[in-house]
Formats: sequence, C-alpha cells, structure tokens
Amino acid sequence: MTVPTSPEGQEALLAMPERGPRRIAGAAGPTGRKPGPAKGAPEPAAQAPVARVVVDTPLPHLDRPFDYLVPASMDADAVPGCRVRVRFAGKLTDGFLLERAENTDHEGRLAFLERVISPEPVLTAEIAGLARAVADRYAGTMSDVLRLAVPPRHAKVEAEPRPPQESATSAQGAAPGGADGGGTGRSETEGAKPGRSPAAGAGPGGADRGGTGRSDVDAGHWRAYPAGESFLAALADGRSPRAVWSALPGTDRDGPSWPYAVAAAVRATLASGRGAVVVLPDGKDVALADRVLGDTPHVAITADLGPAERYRRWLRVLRGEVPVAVGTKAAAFAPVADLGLAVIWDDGDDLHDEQHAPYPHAREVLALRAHRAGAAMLIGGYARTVEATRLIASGWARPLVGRREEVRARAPRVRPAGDDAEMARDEAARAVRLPSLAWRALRRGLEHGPVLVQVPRRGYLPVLACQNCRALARCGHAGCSGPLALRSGHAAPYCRWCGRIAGDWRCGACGGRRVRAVVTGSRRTAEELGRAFPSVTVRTSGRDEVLATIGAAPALVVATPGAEPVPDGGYAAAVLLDGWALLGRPELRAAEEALRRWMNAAALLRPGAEAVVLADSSVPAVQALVRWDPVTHAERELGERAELGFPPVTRVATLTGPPSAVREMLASVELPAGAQVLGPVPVEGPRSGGDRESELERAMIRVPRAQGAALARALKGASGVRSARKAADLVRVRVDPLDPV
DNA sequence: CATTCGCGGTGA
DNA sequence: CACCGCGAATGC
Repeated sequence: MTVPTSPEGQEALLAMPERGPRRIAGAAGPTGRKPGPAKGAPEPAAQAPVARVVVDTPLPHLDRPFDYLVPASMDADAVPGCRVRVRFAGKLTDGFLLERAENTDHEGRLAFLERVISPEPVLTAEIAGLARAVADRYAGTMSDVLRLAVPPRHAKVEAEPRPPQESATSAQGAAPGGADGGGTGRSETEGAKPGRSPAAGAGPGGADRGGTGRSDVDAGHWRAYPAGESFLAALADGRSPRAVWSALPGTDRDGPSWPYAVAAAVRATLASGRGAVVVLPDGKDVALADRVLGDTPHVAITADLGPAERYRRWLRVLRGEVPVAVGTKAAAFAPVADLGLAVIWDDGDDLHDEQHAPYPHAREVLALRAHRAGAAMLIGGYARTVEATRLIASGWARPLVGRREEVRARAPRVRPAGDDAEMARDEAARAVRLPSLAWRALRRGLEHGPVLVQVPRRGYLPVLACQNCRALARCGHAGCSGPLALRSGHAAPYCRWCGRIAGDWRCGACGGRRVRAVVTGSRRTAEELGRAFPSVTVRTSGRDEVLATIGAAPALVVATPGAEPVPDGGYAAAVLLDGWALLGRPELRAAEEALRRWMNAAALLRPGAEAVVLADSSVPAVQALVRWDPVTHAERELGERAELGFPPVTRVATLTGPPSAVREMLASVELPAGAQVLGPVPVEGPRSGGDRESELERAMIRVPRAQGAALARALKGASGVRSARKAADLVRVRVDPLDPV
C-alpha cells in the first residue's frame, strides 16, 4: 500500500516530468552516473522515491519538511504518516513521514531514510494539517505540537493482534478507501475552509435514524433549550452547527445533566456516520462522561491509564475501530476519522491550557480543527467565557441557552453574605468566621443531605490580616515584613519568609493586636467546621486527593474549586468561600473565574436548594450568580476587554526572559503594523527571593486581532535568530496567555 | 545544537 | 602562497 495520500498532487507532478523541480538520479535509471549512489548505497524505491519528513527538532527555522530518499527495501513500510528515523545535520533524529512524492525541490543530494520505525500511519493528514495550523497560531513549531498530538509509541501494544474485524459497533465513519486513517481524503493544501454557516437552531427536523427510544430520550436532554432539538437534528443530518452552550444547573439522582446532553450530541453525530471528540477538564469528568456514554462506541483516554493502555485506546481511534474519543486536552488531537463534532466542556477551566510549548488552549485547538474539518462544535459550561462570547459576537457560533423558566426551576437560591454580614452568634460558628446566614444554610441543609463548602485552593492560602483594620499582617522582625500565616495545630502565627513565630504581633497600621484569616485554606476550614458541627461527617476533596462522588447521607463536604465531589442526588446546601480570595486579585479574569467556580459548585445543588456566597451583592459577578445569568456577565466582560484593548478582542503575546534577551528580541522582531509594545517590566521569577541575577522581565505585544497571524510569524522569526545564536538566555514566547497582566 | 563553509589574517 | 581560526550559515 504505497499509494500517497493526495492523489491529485501526485498526478500534477507526474504531468510535468521534465520541467519539474528535480528528478531523482536513482529513480531515472540505475545507469551509474559519476557522482551516483556510492557503491554500498541502497536503491531508491521505483515509485515516489521522495519522502517528505517533519524532523523532530525544536529549532524554529527548521520548521518545515525535509526530503529524503526511500530505499526500495522500505518502500512498503514508508507510508504517509509513519514514524521514521533519519540522519539530520549529522545525527539520527526522529520524524514523521508526511507524504511520498516523485520529485524534490532540494538542490543538493538527498539522504536516505535511516529506517522506518513502524508502518503504522500515526500521523493522519488531518492531524498533520491541524498541527501546522496550531503551530502557526501560537508561534511554535510543528514538531512541538506533534509531541502533544501523537502519543509515544508502545511497540508491544502496536503489535497486538487487532480485535475481530466486524464487532458490530466498529466500522463507523470509515473513509471509503478503508481504515487507513487518512481523514476523508481532503486535500492538505493550506488555508482553512470558509466554514459553513452556523446552523445552531437552523433547519428543522433532521431524520432521527439509528435508534428508536434512544433518540427520544436523547432529545429530552435538549428539550429545555429552545434551539437544542434542532441542534441535535442538524448533527444527525450531517450538518455542522457551532454552538456555545450555557448548561442548565441542577443535580438530581442521575447526577448533573450535562454529560447526558453531551452524549446525546455525540450519538446524533454518530447517526450521521461521523465521529466525535469530547474534551473535558479532568479525569473525574472523563470518568463521568465515559459512564454516561455507556455502550455508545467510544474510548476514554486519560493520563492515569499508563502509556500502554493509553496507546492501545489511541490506536483504536486511529485504526477507525471506534468513532468517538473522550479525554482531557490531548484528546483534542485524537485522530478520529471523519470528524463530525468537537465538544469542550467548561472551557474556562485553566486545565484546558496546555503547559508545554507552544501552549495551545484546547478550545482554540478544537475550534481550529472543527473549522478546518467542517465539523460541528459544542462549547459548553455553566459559566460563559469571554472567548466563547466573542465567537458568538463574530458570528462563528450561536448561543444555546435554556429557557428562562427552566433556569428558574433548576437553579439554586443564591444569597450573598457580604463583608458587613452579621456574624453568627453561636460560639462554634464564630470560630469559623461564618456569617449567620451561611451557618443557618448549612444547618438546614444537613437535615436533608450532604452540604458543600467551597474553599480556596491551596496557594491562595492562609494570609492573615489585622482583625481591626484589615491591613495585611506582616512580620514585625527588623527589616523582614514577610506575610504571616497559620500552621494547623499551632496557635501563634509564623512568618512565611523568615519563619519566626510572631508571638506578640502588633498591626503596623492601627496598632491592633488580633489577626483574622483573610482566606482560609481547606485543611483548616475542615478542622474548624468539624468542631462546629461535631456530630457530622466531614469529608475533604482537593488537589492531592479528589473525591469523585459522595453519597446522599448528610455530610459536610469541604472542597476546593474543581474538586467538588458529584453528590448522589445533589447537595442540600452550599457555602462558597472562594470568592473573597479571587475577587480581590488583579487578574483580568478574576471576576469571570470567580463566577465560573461558583456556578460549577452551585450547579451541583438540588433545584431550589440554598447557596450562600460570601461576597458583596454589589459585585456584578455575584449578581450574575444570584440571577443565574452567565451570558450577560460575559457580554459585559467582553465589552470591557474591548475598551481596554485586551484579548480576546485583541491578540497578545508575552515575551519572558532575562532583561537583555527580551530587549534584544524586541529590537530584532519585525512587528506588524499597529503593534503596540508594553513593557518590558520586571516579573518575579519562578522562585521568590531574588537571590541571583536571574531576574526576569516580561514584555507584552498587542496587535489588532486581524494581525494575529502576522504577529505569530514575526515572533517565530525573531526567536529563530535567537535560538540559533545562543541557546542559553531563552525568551519564552506565549501567544494569548490565560492572563497576560 | 552540531557541523560545514568561507573569508581574512598570519606566518614561512 | 599555504594554512589556520573563528564567525556565519546551514541542516534534506
């Protein structure tokens, strides 16, 4: 099977043999020219002897395909998409074979492939094109993106016998030519397709084939959304609507409803003969979706599976054995054949932001992918990000929101308890510093089931302030002024910088002698609440130990945002302590992020249950929570970004590195018209304490959105100059960082 | 990053 | 006039 992926391109080249770039010496005939192949050299393959290879190198100026000769001995194995090993700049390097060709543009003599690692075509044409697009968007290299997109090979797994061919569920969206994973034979020429009109809620009634009762039940999960059923119908009909979905809150015996709605959309897509990818923030959500999808053919891919099982499932997707991949952000690249739908849930969760170069965001990857592949997209969440809101504003996607009366019926009753709230009289409650409103809500809730207390993540940790004037409590030791904190089990506060115990602390501002915790860490909150409700079980769930679910029995659940256990039947009440930590922060997304966390917790309540948020009711994010109106809030945020000239209305890149390097790069980069440079400003390094001259600086470059691609290109060029010269002082380039400020 | 290439300087 | 050395260019 040596047929190249893009037959048209092949014929075009064959049609102009003589004027064509260069014929390959060996291919023309083994007549043994003067400088011909050395005597030990292998014979090139008779057909399409040129292999275009993406070489695995981090160097930006080498980010393009290189041509090699395919030895006749490797002819059969050297298929488009396979992993190869080549000699590059002297040493052996890994790479992917993009395509086979008759000719080369290269002036010099071509080297032979060193070997084909395996004939498995792991890089499909679609994913290769996507990786290129993502690299261009983020000023990165294709090989960096491929490292994120294609899992490391596991030879043993690859060699395992394939499952019996016709297993009824398989053979879903296999391309006409067989399951060689090469997408739908769409040509890999550059440029995104114009994209179809957003059809969420467009055309009526699609044929509901592929099931009887199933699709009725599925439709039920979207009935509360006016445009929901036509969205499903469009998917089933083979069309590609794009929607930003504001999921209705409320958790009942079946758990939260969003996984059912997602499963319904996936099954509708399957009914049209196409596949789907579903990207979720963490393993807990993947497990949930996995369970709800049930016998719908799919695989769940998460990091905790281990390399072998992970690769095994990924291969099933590649080989077309399953049409649906569910997983965390890497799943955005899952090589689903004939993609019909891309789903992302809770796109505001920062777990969707890739931590490896070039730092792509899963929502952007999926949007690019859906656009290029002509697939539908579903961006869902309880809250609404400004980025998703912009996609609506630009006309790329349509809103998918619940009927107002459904919102009212399912949302919890949220009551704010601001700073001036009356503190609980109860001695125990006083110790927890809970307003009486919150205290009573927990009490009442505990009569009916589990209650949730959402506390700030660690890291937002116990900072102490003067109880009187709220000034930050600082270490009184000469010249230190470090922040004070409490350790569990110790009564006296200690300094987080010098470690001294602050026995007789006195406020520098007002002379007060008592401290209060401005933000309390989860461990401590759990301890205190345990004392306050002595007869109740206290469970904690946080970063290090996440509790996925919790039973229906009364219990006090203390959890950090994102780690809230899904309760059997919904929480009976909740208190949200997290807001105080967030709302005061300087980040651009502080309000949006606070609202997102609150909504994610509050959505786990039973309809009508009581939630108390410890924040002032005048704050817009609090009002949005009370009215359960994420849309208006996000639109307002988008308006503010537009005014300030911040992403996603503009495009921004940050350059971080040693001052001299940052300045040098700024000087050499050829910025597109309309670019604005802010800074550079000093930024605290990875570790506080500034011991070395390792001080870092950060500059920000801002351009109109339309110049985004030009900016990325310019930055890549400039970083190429740098890294080629001196590897040492690296400037890290980030396009559209989560929070540029 | 590793290697090669080419120009200018240097020494016999 | 041959050779050495270092900076720039290149990597198939």
